[in-house]
Amino acid sequence: MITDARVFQDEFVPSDVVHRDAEINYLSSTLRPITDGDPIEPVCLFGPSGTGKTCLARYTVEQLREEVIDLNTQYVNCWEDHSRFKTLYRILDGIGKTLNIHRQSTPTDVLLDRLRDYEGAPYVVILDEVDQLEDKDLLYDLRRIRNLNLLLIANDETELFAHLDERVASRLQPCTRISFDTYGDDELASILQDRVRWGLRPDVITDAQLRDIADAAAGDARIAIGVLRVAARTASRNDANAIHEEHIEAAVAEAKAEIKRKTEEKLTHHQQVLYDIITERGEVAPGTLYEAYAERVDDPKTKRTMRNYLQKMEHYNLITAVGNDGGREYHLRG
DNA sequence: TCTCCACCGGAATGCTTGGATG
DNA sequence: CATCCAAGCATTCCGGTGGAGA
Repeated sequence: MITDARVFQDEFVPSDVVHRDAEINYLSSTLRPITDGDPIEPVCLFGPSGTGKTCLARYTVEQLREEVIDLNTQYVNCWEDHSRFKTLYRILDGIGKTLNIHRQSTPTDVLLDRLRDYEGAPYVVILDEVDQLEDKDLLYDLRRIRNLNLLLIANDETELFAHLDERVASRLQPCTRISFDTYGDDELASILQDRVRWGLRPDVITDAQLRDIADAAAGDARIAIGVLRVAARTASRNDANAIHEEHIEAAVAEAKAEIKRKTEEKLTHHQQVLYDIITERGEVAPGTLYEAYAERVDDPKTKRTMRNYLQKMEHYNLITAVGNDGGREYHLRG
């Protein structure tokens, strides 16, 4: 049933990106000066998850590579490499300058100096999930490095800028912005059709079924493709010769559970307890939350630490805090 | 309107950790 | 092996803020 499993992976970048012509054209024309060796202002891609930001960025940069003989590129996911050190290390890695750098013996500023000394070919760095970067000042420093061209990806423009201090924000003001809207069901269904064409035997799934998947994914391409992957996998494990409704239903449930599990994996036990309490109650005031938490764990952390946890979970989009001081309540998200 | 209270979140401080180094 | 050191984590302290009630 599955002829090419790669096309269902999260990292897969298709050779042809559909439904984003305007964005691609705009992005490649913005990157155009690089082909002449000229630097560009940073480019910011904004939009909800699963709208093709990462995919399109990698695709366009890859296209650029085909045109420019001397070009270095690097993709950095700031969720995974969220500290200043790790991000810088990744960036240096892209130009092979990481020799003799160790966590202890090398202060982070040495990494920055080394990057400043870079004299080689134009360098394009994609910083994905840049809002997860802990030290936002790094953006300011990177911005000043010659030959370094930044492509920043984040969910929400206002939220990103709210977390930047004045100095960094004003440095990023002139950046080119490209916004991504959620996919419609039609677009999503046709994206799925392509994946089916590339990765599955013909006639194992109907267009109507693809629309069902698209509908369940609510505009998020990553979820849609994940559901398709799981449905195809279960169908082939059950030796079915086509994907049936029950495969899709199960896959939708599993995909949702998987997302929840993946985010929860990132939490410590204490954070999970807090998350559970909020899940159970739907919404809860700070005082009540702490009492419930302190009752459930053996050695509760302090209130201040709980606030740090909650802040982190809010940043991960697991919960939302409604209201500032006074009548604040924590809600579940998603 | 003033005061008290709960809570937020920044900063400083101390403890732990894990890899480098001699 | 013991030692060293920066990063990460939790805690303490504290100024600031909004809401409830005198």
